[in-house]
Amino acid sequence: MLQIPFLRENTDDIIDRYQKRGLDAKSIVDSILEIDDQRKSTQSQLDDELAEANKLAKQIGGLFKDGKVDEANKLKARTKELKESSQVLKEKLHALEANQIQALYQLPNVPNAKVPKGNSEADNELISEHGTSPSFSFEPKPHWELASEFGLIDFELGVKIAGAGFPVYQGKGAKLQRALINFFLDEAENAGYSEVIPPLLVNEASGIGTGQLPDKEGQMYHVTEDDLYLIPTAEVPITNIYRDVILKENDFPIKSCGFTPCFRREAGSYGKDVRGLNRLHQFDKVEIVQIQHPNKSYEALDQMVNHIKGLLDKLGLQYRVLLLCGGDLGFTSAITYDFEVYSAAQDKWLEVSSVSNFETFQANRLKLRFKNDSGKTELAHTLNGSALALPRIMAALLENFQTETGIEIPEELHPYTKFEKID
RNA sequence: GGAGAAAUGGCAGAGCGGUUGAAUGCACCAGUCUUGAAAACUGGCAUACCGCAAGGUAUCGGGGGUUCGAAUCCCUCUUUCUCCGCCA
Repeated sequence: MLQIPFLRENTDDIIDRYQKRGLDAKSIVDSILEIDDQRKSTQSQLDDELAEANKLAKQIGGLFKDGKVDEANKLKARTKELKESSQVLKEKLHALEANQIQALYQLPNVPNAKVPKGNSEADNELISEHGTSPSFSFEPKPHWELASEFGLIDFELGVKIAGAGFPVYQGKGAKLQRALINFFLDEAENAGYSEVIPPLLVNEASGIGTGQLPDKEGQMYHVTEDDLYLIPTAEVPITNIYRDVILKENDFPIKSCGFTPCFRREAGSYGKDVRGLNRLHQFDKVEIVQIQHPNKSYEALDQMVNHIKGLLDKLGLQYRVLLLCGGDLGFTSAITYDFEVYSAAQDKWLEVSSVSNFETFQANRLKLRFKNDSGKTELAHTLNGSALALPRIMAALLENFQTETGIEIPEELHPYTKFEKID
């Protein structure tokens, strides 16, 4: 959510930058500012009336004490008037505030200057490519075939228990999954992130805080009986730890990581692209989150990007880094780098990580602030990234490291899996 | 799920209808004293909105009500604690 003063002072620039998202925001921005003018004047009218009423109440109190009941009663007549008119103003103010917040909720974050203009993933900018494609002396199999052949993942069993998109990991499949989780968590800890295990269900306020609500309500599983949402990513509960918090300047940087399952309804996506592990309703992910000083957040973003490169390098996977264009950028993000690993058997790139700087967009919703040098409270910056999402990493490992006799486990994982090969 | 009690500033904890945004203590910050530190003393120390400022308004878990006036009374929701029930 953008701040009104920012919107007011940079109106043209903001509208211009929204063009990158293919969004014509002029009318909505104008209307927000118009509502704000009304809000201010209503507020000060109301304040004046309340000030008068407060003053009268004190006078009346004094008169009663002195036994001057008649005079007191005269003043009461005026307070009654004030009460009625201030009630009207209060209602007007509440309505204006509600309109304003509704309008603000509709505005996505303003893209950073580096973000390329574009409508779809075709316009994303390729930043770098790493590693080399595996070569095979045989026809490589897609991961769903390998998973079934070696008894690693049973998709049909998941259908029986829950439904499509809820795989059951078994045997070495389960162990490899757990090994990856522990590997990612250890790497995050080595990079200075402290681990948390947050709730997997969150309330409405948390969903609003990180920006999943009110917009993307349909993407989350909603437990209506208790009005709780299953988390679509650990970003939600971990970032919300800092909702309504005022930090000290030397608290920065706050670096948290956590492993959680993630739940996504993925309404409307079916077909070949979602085969096997490519798209699931429940999947595991290790997330890294940073809360940073506004001056340091882009440094932190680079640091996070490098952390993820390090993970993929250690696993020996071929990958590329993309800078998302405006049209592909998430609602709450100012800038996002996507990481994709190459899947040999499917001959396509699979997204395994998304690293974003939200600048003050989430912080404003979260009321996540800090006291700056001059003692004023200021919004912090929030960032997060997947480090990493498990299913597509698993898919890439199976597909890229398959041999005629089995699947070779990358050396870095041996201490975690305690086996070196799946056969 | 049933019964009872409670919710006040960073923390502890007064106030229970009238200049109370809120006593007091602790913590924290600045200063005095000191060779330095501690102690002592002095001052400062919530958030938001409006305003150039002076200042004004709102907030004592959330929402609503009574009253000229509410942290204080009433209703309601939420949360916490105690007891009972159920339970990994």
